[in-house]
Amino acid sequence: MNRMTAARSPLSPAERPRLGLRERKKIKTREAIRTATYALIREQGYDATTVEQIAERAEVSPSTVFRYFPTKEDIVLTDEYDALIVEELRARPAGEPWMESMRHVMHKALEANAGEDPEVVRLRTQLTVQVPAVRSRMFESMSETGRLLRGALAEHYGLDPDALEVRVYAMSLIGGLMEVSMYWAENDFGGDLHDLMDRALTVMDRGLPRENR
Amino acid sequence: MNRMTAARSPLSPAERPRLGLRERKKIKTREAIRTATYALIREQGYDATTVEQIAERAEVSPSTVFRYFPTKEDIVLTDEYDALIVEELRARPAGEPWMESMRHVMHKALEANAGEDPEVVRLRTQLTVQVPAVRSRMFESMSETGRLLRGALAEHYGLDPDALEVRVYAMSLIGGLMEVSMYWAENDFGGDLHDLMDRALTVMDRGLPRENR
DNA sequence: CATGGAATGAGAGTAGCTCTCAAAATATGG
DNA sequence: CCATATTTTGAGAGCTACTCTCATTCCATG
Repeated sequence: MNRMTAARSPLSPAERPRLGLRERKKIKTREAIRTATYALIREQGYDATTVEQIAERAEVSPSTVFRYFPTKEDIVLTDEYDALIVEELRARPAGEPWMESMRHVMHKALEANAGEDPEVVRLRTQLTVQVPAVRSRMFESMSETGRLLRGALAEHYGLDPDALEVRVYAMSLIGGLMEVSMYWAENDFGGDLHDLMDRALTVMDRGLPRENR
Repeated sequence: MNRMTAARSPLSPAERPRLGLRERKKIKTREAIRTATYALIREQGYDATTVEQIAERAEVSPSTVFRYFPTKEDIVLTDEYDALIVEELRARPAGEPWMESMRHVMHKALEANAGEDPEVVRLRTQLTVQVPAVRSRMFESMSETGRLLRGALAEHYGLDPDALEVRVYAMSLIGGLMEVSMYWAENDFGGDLHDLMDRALTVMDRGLPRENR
């Protein structure tokens, strides 16, 4: 729960164990499970990979796998961007037009994304396109993101986060953004994600390119 | 499906077997499974209801249940609105602004919805809010709807259905519409769905109510 | 009424996931 | 450095959704 206790005290001279042995092991285990999973999926595909196999390769028991990840799908999906998004959004100047803020924030998120192993990012994205269970889980987490987003949005504009309009607006944004990643994967990860994102945001801001409406 | 066929003519002499006995039995079985499921869920909740119980009450074997519905979630989710939506959309005049068409079409869909048993509609919607598995399945089917929608949209405007902009626009619409149903359920099914839908479409068309942006 | 094809039931099997309990590892106080 | 408290782990039993196979029953058709 709180690792602060350990981090606070002197310790600076050696400063080696900023985290206790226990905590470090937990992180290692978590990563071992993840990498084992990615490797196995690359070798055999998602469905053919059982949790037992994952456990074996990660050198833990199946029980432990489920202790670290509630479901098999959760092993492949990271999703630590939500916090980042909200944080960055809050950091934007108050008067700034919403879509401008969104643009900045999404680019920040993409930069964070670029920090990860590209192979893994691609595999993960591909799985969200190909494997229904993974895609489902992703939708699920996107709808949580939607909730956060509408909170930020309401704050930004001083609106009620539970108002229909705010909710619809936020969720509609999420839907559009999700499609960007699908598009990217389905088109063999071609094109710059930053460009795609920009185009998507433009559409959602101003509607379809030209003509009618 | 359509129970109309059975209800319409009370066995007029000549045209008794418009459907063979086999077909009629299949329809009956399908409905028996559905009603058994709804009843059990109302009594015990979704998770507590097993497929075995459903089979027992519907007086079929568990195997048969899975022969009729690929997953437990599919038993509760109908979703035959997609076809209707696309069809109605195609029937709208060519020059009509897109959002206007959408408005008409969605209202048509709501009317069809009103034709169903309100109890069932509510239970189903409620499940999509409360039960993750059901919600997932619903997201899944919504993304299929998105695909249909972007086809219709592309046709309507003469655009490429696989273009990023079209895809994003369609999916963003879907996201917003989905949120309407969530909102409705979370607010105890209060308010007129037609109104809610109108407000949602307005937001997605013109952005948030007033001020900034 | 006989024959062919479809729907069903019975049963075995798999995999994801939960729960329990005892053993092992680690932190903490003396 | 040892004893004790706490946390983490492994082993295993158990449940349920879901798949597959095969024999049986049921309906259609000539």
